[in-house]
Amino acid sequence: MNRTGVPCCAPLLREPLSEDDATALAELLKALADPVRLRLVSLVAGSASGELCACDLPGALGRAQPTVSHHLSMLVKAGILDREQRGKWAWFRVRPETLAMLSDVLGDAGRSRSAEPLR
Amino acid sequence: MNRTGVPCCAPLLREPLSEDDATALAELLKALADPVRLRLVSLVAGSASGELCACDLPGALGRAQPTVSHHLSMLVKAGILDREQRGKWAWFRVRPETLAMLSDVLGDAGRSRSAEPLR
DNA sequence: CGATGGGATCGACATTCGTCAATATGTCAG
DNA sequence: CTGACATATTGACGAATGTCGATCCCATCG
Repeated sequence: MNRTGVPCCAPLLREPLSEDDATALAELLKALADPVRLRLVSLVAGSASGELCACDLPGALGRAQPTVSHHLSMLVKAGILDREQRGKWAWFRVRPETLAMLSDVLGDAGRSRSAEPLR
Repeated sequence: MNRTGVPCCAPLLREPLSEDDATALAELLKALADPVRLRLVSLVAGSASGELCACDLPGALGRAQPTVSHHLSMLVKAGILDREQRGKWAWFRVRPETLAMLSDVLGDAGRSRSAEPLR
């Protein structure tokens, strides 16, 4: 995992995926593999302005404020969300590269061996 | 989650992603969010014939046989791998639709709000 | 039939995770 | 500076997870 929290984009096939790459990818997937965090990303990504204030989220999710804060910082650390402090409030937006990279890695594996001649 | 283990393909945005959809998606992601299981998928997807015998996997992964068996059945239950029993041996191949669907869901969210006018 | 061996299941264990109440930190309004 | 409020951090607790040894199940081979 590099500085940005985005793993190095291993192709998930072609090579057996090194232990380090697997660990980095797993960490990123784990950051996303929770119902609350998925709804968090969905809410932020789907908002009209593309960003959301943390103040509305405990209500929208039915979770206590520390719980939401915990999930948010987890998503930021993984490079999935960006946090910006504006005065008293914290605003979040998705970092598109991270999810796009994930999509590429999985799309590759999903599409590869469908109708390919054996070597 | 339906019978095949594949969630209903919620778009991750547009709507806030219902609690049920979020739970289903999270379950699928959790099945993938482990280094050993990622290497498992990578090994199977990248194999020359597109399928792999379980007998080789404990050695390739450096994990005990019950551990590998546990991870394999987890991937099968999630709809990521298919198991076929051939005589004494169990063979596995990836189910491309599942990973492709995951890729679509994430690609959608990753690409949407990049250069869109604010409404 | 019994012996062999691949693979699943069970039981136990340490570790990680999701959650919230209590508290701390920080920022603005007066 | 003080009071009010938004967010982060801490501490605790139950639940889930990854791991492996021991064991069980079952298909094949003599």
